[in-house]
Amino acid sequence: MLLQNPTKQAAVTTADKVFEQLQHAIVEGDMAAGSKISEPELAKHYQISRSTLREALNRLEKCHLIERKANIGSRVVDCTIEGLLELYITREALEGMACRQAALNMTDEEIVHMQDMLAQHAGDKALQEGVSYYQEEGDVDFHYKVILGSHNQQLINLICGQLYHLVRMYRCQFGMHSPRATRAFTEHSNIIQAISDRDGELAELLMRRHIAASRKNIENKIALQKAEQES
Amino acid sequence: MLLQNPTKQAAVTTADKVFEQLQHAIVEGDMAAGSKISEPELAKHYQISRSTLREALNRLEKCHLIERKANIGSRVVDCTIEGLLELYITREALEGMACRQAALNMTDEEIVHMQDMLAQHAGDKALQEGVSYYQEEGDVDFHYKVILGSHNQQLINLICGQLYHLVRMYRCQFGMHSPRATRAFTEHSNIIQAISDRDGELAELLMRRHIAASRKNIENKIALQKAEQES
DNA sequence: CTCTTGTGTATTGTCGACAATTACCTCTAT
DNA sequence: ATAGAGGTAATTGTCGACAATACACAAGAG
Repeated sequence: MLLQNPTKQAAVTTADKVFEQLQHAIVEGDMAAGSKISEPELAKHYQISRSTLREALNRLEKCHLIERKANIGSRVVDCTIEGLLELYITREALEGMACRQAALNMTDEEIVHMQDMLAQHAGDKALQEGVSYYQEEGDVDFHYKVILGSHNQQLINLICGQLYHLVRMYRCQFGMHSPRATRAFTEHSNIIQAISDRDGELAELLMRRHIAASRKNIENKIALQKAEQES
Repeated sequence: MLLQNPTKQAAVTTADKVFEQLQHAIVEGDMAAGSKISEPELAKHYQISRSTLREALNRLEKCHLIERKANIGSRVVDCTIEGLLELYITREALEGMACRQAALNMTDEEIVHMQDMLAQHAGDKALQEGVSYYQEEGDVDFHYKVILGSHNQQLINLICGQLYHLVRMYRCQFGMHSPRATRAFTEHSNIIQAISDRDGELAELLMRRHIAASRKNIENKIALQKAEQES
C-alpha cells in the first residue's frame, strides 16, 4: 500500500529552472513579444532536450506568457493595448473580490503586519521621493499581501500564479512606472483601513477603484499618444 | 524567411483526444477525486506513450483538474466543500465583471439571440417542469453566452477555459441539480433585461446576486446535512 | 517498542530518434 | 506577372529507453 507524504514539498527539476529563466526572459522583453519560439533552437541554447523544454513551455502557457498551436508552434504573447486593458478589468474583478475576502478572513496578525509594511513604505517614500521603489516593490507587495489575505486558494492561484506574470510583462514592455505613487499610497492606506474595519464591501469597492484608476490612467496616456501622433 | 500563417486553426492531436477523454472521466467521477494517477498505467490503458500522456496531463493541470508535484506525481483534485464555495466566490467576481462588460460590448444581434434562447428555455421549462433540462443545458448556455458577450478574451479564457471544467466536476460529484430552476429563470430574464438596457452596473449586480444565491443555497444544504448528521 | 538506516522496487524526469505535419521554394499554366 | 500545384526542408508530435528520485519494507540501534 502506498502511503505517500501528502504535504511533501516539490523538488526543483531542470524544467523548473528553465521555466524560470524563460519567464524572466519573456517578462523583461529579452524574448520579443509576439515572436515565434523555435524548440530546437531554445533546447540547444539551454543545453537541454526538447522534452524538457516542452515541459517548461507548458508551464509558460499556463501563465499565458506563450500561446501554442498544435503542429504549428509556440509564440510569445504580444502585448497589445486591448490586452492590457482586458488584464486590468480582470484584475479589478478578481482583486476586488480578494480584497473583500481579505477583510473577512485575514487574521489580526496579518492585518498588523500589513499596516507595518505600509508604514515602512511611507518612510521609504518620503525618504527618496519613492517613485520607483514604491511602484516596483511596494505596490506588488501590497497587492500580494491582500490577495494572500483572502485565504481563498482559488483566487490566490488565479491571480498570483497566472495573472501577475502577465502584469509584470506589460509593466516591463510598456515601461510603466506611473506617476501615481503618492496617490496610490493614499489609496492603499484607505484599503487597509477598510480591511481592519472588517468592512468587506468598502474594501472591495476601494480596491476596484484603485485598479480602475490605474486603468484609466493608462487609457488617458494612450489617448494622449494617439493625439500626438495624429497632429 | 519564415512567414507562417498567423490565423491558422490548430489541428487535433492524440494528446488532445486523450485529454478530452480524461477530462470527461474526471468530471464525471470515473476517476475518483483525490486519487493518485499512475502514468504507466494510464498510458497503457489509452495505448499511448508516456510522453503523450504527460502532454494530456499538462492540459488537465491547466484546468485545475489535477495537481502535480515534481518527482511525486499527479492526483485528481479532491472536491471539498471549501473548494466549492471558493469556486463560487471566484465565479461571482469573474462572471459579474463579464456580465458588466457584456452589457457594454454585446452587439444588438447577440442580445436578440440571447433573448430568443431564453424564450425557448421558457417553453421547454413550461413543457416538462424543466428542472433537469434547464439546469443542465440552459443554465450553462446562458452563462456561456454572457461570458462570450463580454468580448474580453482574458475573462473568456479564464472562465470558459479553466473554471467551468471544475464547475462541471463539482456539479457531477455532488449531484447538484438544484431546485432553483424557476427562480434562476427569473434571474436570468432580469439579467438579460439589464444587458439590453446597456446597464452594466445593474447587470453585474444581478449576476453576482444570481451566483451568490446559488452559493448560499449550497451553504444552507450543507448546514442542513451537518445538522442531520449530528442529530 | 520506537525510531533510524539501508536496500530493492516502482515512479517520475530526461534524453535522443523517428513519424507526421507544416512552411517555404520552385515550376508551370493562365 | 500572378496564382496555384508539387516537392523539399524544417518543425512539431510521438515513441521507447535510461537516469534520478521517491516509496515501501526490512533490519538494526537506542
